[in-house]
Amino acid sequence: MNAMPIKIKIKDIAEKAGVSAGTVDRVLHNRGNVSKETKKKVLEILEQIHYTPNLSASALASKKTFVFYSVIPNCEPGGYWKMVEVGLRRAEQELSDFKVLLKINYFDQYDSASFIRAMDETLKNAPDGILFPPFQKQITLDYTRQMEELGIPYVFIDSKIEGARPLAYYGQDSFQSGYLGAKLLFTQKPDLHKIAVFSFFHSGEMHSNQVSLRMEGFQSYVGKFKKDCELVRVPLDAYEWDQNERIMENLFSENPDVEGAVLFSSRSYVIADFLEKHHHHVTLIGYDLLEKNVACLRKNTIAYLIAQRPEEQAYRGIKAFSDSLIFKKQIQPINFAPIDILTQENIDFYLKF
Amino acid sequence: MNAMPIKIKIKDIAEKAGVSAGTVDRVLHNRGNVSKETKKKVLEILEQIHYTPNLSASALASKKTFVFYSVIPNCEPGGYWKMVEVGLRRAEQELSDFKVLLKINYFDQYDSASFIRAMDETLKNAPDGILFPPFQKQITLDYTRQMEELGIPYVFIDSKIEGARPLAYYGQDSFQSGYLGAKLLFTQKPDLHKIAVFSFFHSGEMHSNQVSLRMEGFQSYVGKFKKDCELVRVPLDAYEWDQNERIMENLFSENPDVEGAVLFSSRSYVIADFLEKHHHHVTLIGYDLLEKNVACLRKNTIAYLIAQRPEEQAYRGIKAFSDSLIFKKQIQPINFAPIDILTQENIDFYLKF
DNA sequence: CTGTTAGCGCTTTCAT
DNA sequence: ATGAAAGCGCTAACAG
Repeated sequence: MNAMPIKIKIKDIAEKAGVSAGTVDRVLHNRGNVSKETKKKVLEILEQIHYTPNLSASALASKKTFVFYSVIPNCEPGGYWKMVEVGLRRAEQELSDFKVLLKINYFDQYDSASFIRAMDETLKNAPDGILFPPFQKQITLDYTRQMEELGIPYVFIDSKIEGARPLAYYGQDSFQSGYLGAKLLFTQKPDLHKIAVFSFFHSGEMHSNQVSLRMEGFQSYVGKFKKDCELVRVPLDAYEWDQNERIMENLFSENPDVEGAVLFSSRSYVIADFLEKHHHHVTLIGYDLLEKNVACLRKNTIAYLIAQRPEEQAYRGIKAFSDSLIFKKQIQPINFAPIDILTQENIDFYLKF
Repeated sequence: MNAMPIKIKIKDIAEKAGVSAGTVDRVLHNRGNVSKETKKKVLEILEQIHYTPNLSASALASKKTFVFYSVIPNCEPGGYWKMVEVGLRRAEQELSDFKVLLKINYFDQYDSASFIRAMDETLKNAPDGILFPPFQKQITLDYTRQMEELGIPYVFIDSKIEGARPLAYYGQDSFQSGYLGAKLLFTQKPDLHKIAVFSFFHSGEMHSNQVSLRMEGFQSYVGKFKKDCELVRVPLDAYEWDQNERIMENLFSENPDVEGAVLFSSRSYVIADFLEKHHHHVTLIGYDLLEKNVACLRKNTIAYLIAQRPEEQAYRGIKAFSDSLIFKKQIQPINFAPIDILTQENIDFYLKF
């Protein structure tokens, strides 16, 4: 009585077409060695009935193994890229019975030479797919061109660049996340008329598309609804901390009326810790769920964190390869991650689910 | 060079133990008919090596089919339970190669007799698992006791009740979502001193645990941080719309200083549409992503929507059964869904991902 | 109690 | 160009 609806199998198709299972398989996978007529006959039957292959059987019988590579920045524990790595590994785990292997090559995100090394190393292995964040536009475009020639599909995560043809993109709409950051800040403090906009620089730093787009979004909101509000840019050096402390002190003594602050890259806890000591009346908006950022959110030294599910992006990125290559599914090319709003009150549930 | 790491299989274990594959299979699945000694020997080897069964092969060979049932309220298009259904179907789809079947029995959430009918009907089929929202505590407890006697595992979604032993629970922490609702409302309007708290009643309506817990959370926030703020309860009838309009008019003429409003059940759009016409200065907080609520959010007649990923809850609920029964995984019993904050600015990305 | 055996549905090799 | 047949790792029925 609880009978499974009978699933149609290759053998059924073969019988209807008056051919053998092998032949059906050949047309299903375009493996050639089939005459025009038989192919047409099989295709016709395939049109009529709705065949869905048994993935278990397919995986079990298949000899082909897939090797996907991911090229990402070194992941410090608790850092942004660690979360990406978690998502990658989860995808690998889930696909392990489909003979999928994932290898990760790391680079230093402040050193483009290391990015190049990692990409070269990756390409040498002729993988079945490469997932990476497109860091420097020109360098990336060199590689995407190579991959296209080699027929290696690639997926962008984190941000995307024009002029490439990735299989898919998974990342945030950075402009909109900046826009939302502004909205949240003004919701908390509608009369704000001076905001400190922090940013980290470093001599060799690779250009982050993400950060400048968020800035644009933020400015767009201010230009639209809060024209009178002034944005004070505060460039800090990623490594010279003593100097930064001085810069920030100067900022606040020269602008005692700054009551809002934002940083578009992920290490907001640095700003939060400073503000906590000296200027705790300043409302700070931060991005990304670093462990240290979360601690600040809990203490309320960061008012809102805007997050983008890096783990999920990475997971889906790898699944895009398997869906496309193994399961022959159509892939949605542009996939914007949700822009999550985290506060003291909802952070725990977000992290645990 | 890209060789798969060799996966250990049953045959390997059998050889090491000096028994046959069949015997290993028997101990792996506790199917009896194995002597104490051989069982011990096999178990020892299993301790030493890390065996992960090939799920594809297992699924392919297994004759057992699983039938899970879900008992949920009738789903109107665009309604809350429709989203639950989507999650259920997605899980079924994904498990289809594992011979998993999902059946859904519906009931009228305003009629407990229909709930009882649906549950009875479900139990008659002796399913391998039942997923449902525990509506009326006493009725539900009758059924959970029956299921426990029959050895049928069950999963709660949406809310949970004490005194039952579900395999797992997937739902929101309702108290905290009410608490967050208050916080968001006051963030927008810190000086609020009168808030309209709407609620829907109906004669035969089944008691919603969810709604009262949200109310408690909301009150808790107010009691903690905004003691002077008054909450005006506004009970509305789920079906008598003309009457409701009058009630609301009265409310606002008697309390012109109400500038904030909240409804803890899902049809906030009803309130929003009313406010839009006559009192658009009132800030409204709503719950759950009904299509109509989303339309209001886009128009800004709802300031914030608080959402709980019903689709994901349902999906994971079904997966809990398969993980436990088929893949022999340990199941986390309590799973609170994230409490998502949605605004005009981030709703699109949330819906699309 | 235990080993052997016959598939599950599909892929792939080997004849033809 | 095609069919037949072996086998992927596991389960389950069958002998003993």
